[in-house]
Amino acid sequence: MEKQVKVLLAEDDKNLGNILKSYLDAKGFPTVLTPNGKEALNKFKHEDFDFCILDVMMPIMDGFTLAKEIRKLDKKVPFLFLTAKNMQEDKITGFEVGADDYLTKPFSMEELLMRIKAILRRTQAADKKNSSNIYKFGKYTFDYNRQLLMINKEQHKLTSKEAELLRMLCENINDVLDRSVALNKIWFDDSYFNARSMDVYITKLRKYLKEDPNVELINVHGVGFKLVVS
Amino acid sequence: MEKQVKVLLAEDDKNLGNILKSYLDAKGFPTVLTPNGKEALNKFKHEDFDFCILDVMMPIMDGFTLAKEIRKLDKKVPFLFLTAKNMQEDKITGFEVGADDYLTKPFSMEELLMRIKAILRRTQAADKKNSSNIYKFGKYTFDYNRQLLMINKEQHKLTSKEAELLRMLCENINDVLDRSVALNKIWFDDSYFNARSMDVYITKLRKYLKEDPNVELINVHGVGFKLVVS
DNA sequence: AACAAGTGTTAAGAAATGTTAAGGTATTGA
DNA sequence: TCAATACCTTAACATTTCTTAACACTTGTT
Repeated sequence: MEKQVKVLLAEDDKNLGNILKSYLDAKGFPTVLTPNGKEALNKFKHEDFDFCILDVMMPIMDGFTLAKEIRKLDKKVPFLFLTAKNMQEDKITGFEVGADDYLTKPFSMEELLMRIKAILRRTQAADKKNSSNIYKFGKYTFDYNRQLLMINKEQHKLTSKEAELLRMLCENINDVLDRSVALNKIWFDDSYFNARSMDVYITKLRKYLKEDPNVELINVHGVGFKLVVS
Repeated sequence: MEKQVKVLLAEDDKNLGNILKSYLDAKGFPTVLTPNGKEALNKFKHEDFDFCILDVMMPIMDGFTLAKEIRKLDKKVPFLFLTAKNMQEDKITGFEVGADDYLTKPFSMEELLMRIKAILRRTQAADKKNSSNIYKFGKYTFDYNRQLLMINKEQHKLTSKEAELLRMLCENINDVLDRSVALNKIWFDDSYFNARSMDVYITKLRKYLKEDPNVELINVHGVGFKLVVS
């Protein structure tokens, strides 16, 4: 389900570069290695990357300049800089491109991997926040953020619980949503009374959804419910 | 001119904890020491901290779980984890929470201090970029520092409480802002009457925000409010 | 068929929220 | 100093949301 993350690695030290590439490849991050900034920029222009690891000191074009150029092409892609031990901390932090992190040589591969994951978590979480959360099924459009269910330009306001439940059903459209899963997520506890409460909400949702006969909210006895669209 | 940096230190080893606290206090980082995760979380709810140093292995609530809970309350505060030497590298995927760094015991106090400063430089540099404290959403521009809400070149002056609340909502835009979190931060106490007072402010903000139909301030029953922009 | 457990539905009541206005308190300016 | 003002809290009442109870019906089992 997770999107593949492609890494661009700019490192002039062939030995280190190859080691890193092998390691990242093996860890599920397909990596393209380039020996200098100019080539890296060229690669970036012709291929999609989701992450950049840039050595600061490289011939022809250094890592910072490279980052600036890449930033012109892509406003979002994260940067992780590799710096020499003797480099001043302020030179890096003062840098304007928006470095997401940096690592001082020498470093362990595990540390590199962790930092990559940490950055991805941050940036992807930020992406998720801005996702519209709009679901379409049958004649309906459901806006989770605004808690609105729309059909034929008619808008119906949903309550928080209605919206939560409908969203979980939408996430599992045409597939069973487990009772206990929904209860634990929305009610934080799958007790008898909460289960009955959930049933009440199912009834409510069915009422709202009966405008389109192709949409059905059916029960799977002893398991849960599924939102079916035919 | 620099803002005071308050540190929350969660460390169950009383001896180490006290040494660190004295050291950090002396170095200009007023530190609150708590012996376990649960107490730490409690402190965090009732006091403002700018930095968290969390021991990973603690009774009652471990450092990672604690970090997750704190992250729910504060999307930005930096974490530095203290880990035992024998801990598996991959276990430190507590980086999933968005750890900014980690330190393996034993470590020197100087090293701790350097890491703290390094992280602060990064995060404060990032903050500075956004520190104009100007938020834009829908047709609105909200200047927190000047307590001004602007739309179509019209300016509306906000009171301090209005501004505080709107800022917290903006920090969590399209996401729920917990009632209790807002109350503890703005009213310093989440009692019944303060909650009612907050409701009054929500009504006021809604009035100011009704110029743009794409902006909505909706309630999540029993949880809090979210500022939604579509 | 008989039974238990699970579900469908409606309605009543409790809790939370929406809103307006009145009451305090501190601040400001004449 | 006094009054005007702005700000915040508290009160009061309206409305919404959620839970619980009640009873009918369905499903699966023996």
